[in-house]
Amino acid sequence: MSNKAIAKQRRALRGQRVTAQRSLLLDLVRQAGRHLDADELYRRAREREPRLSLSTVYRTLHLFKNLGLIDERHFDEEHHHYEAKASTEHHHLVCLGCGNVVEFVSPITKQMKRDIAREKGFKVTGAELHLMGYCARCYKRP
Amino acid sequence: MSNKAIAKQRRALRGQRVTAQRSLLLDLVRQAGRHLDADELYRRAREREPRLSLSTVYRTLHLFKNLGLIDERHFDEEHHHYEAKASTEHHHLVCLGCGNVVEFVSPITKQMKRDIAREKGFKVTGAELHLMGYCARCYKRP
DNA sequence: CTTACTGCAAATAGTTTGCAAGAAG
DNA sequence: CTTCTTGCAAACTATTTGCAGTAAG
Repeated sequence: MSNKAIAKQRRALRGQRVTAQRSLLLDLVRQAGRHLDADELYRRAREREPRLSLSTVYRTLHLFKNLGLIDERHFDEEHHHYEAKASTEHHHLVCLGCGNVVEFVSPITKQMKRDIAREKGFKVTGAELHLMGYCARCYKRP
Repeated sequence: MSNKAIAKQRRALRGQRVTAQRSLLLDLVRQAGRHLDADELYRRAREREPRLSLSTVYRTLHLFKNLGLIDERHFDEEHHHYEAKASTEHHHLVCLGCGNVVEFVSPITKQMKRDIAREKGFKVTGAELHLMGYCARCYKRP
């Protein structure tokens, strides 16, 4: 890896040690076009570093979450999904048929956050909106 | 229990057998002012029926969910929460400090659902919106 | 009576932790 | 060198399942 890339990761990890495992996992999460769960990330990571353990994946995901590098999503399943922190707030549309997840942006949530914050006396720091339904294909053949 | 109440439950359970366990659990979910997880429901149920098992709680929650009697919520935790199906769609505001959950209604989601459905070709059947943040008390003393 | 439902114990899935060995700084 | 991180195995938590007994219809 280039010196520049290492320096960039060092910045992202803010003082935490830059290990081969953390570098790899951060790259994979950022490159992944979609939401990964721990196991999927583990499988991808082992293609490049077969000795990497699942515990390390979990520990590293916690670390990234605490550093604010990734977001944790709670879909309709038993486990969490993660994605690299997005530059713009976006939300998710989940197909109950095929499980596919589509992202979308909506300016409406900003206004809603403001309204609710005032109404309930909350300091709102984040929003997670899931719309559930059926994509065009699954809707036709139920 | 009155005949009327039993008839009402028979209707809710739509052909499934009306057992003492199901009656009790349905009552408890409906009476609970807040969102219960399986274990909390189990503890409450055992006060009245000490022999009731946790497996029955899980099996019954699945049943209720399939019958559309309850909604399943996915908060920032490892397990699900359940609440009796609400007459009006409402959403949740979660305090990251004390874990308290406040419900709110917002007409905005209706419009958003329509827009997104058209834009992405989805048939949207449900929405789950969580706002995360800090309540007035937790915000003052972080 | 027949078949669905339950309790129990054992199995499973996802995640966490203790500890000795290894690597970052 | 010192301290943080890792891999491994074992522990743990939430949930599911097999099965024989029990009860609803």
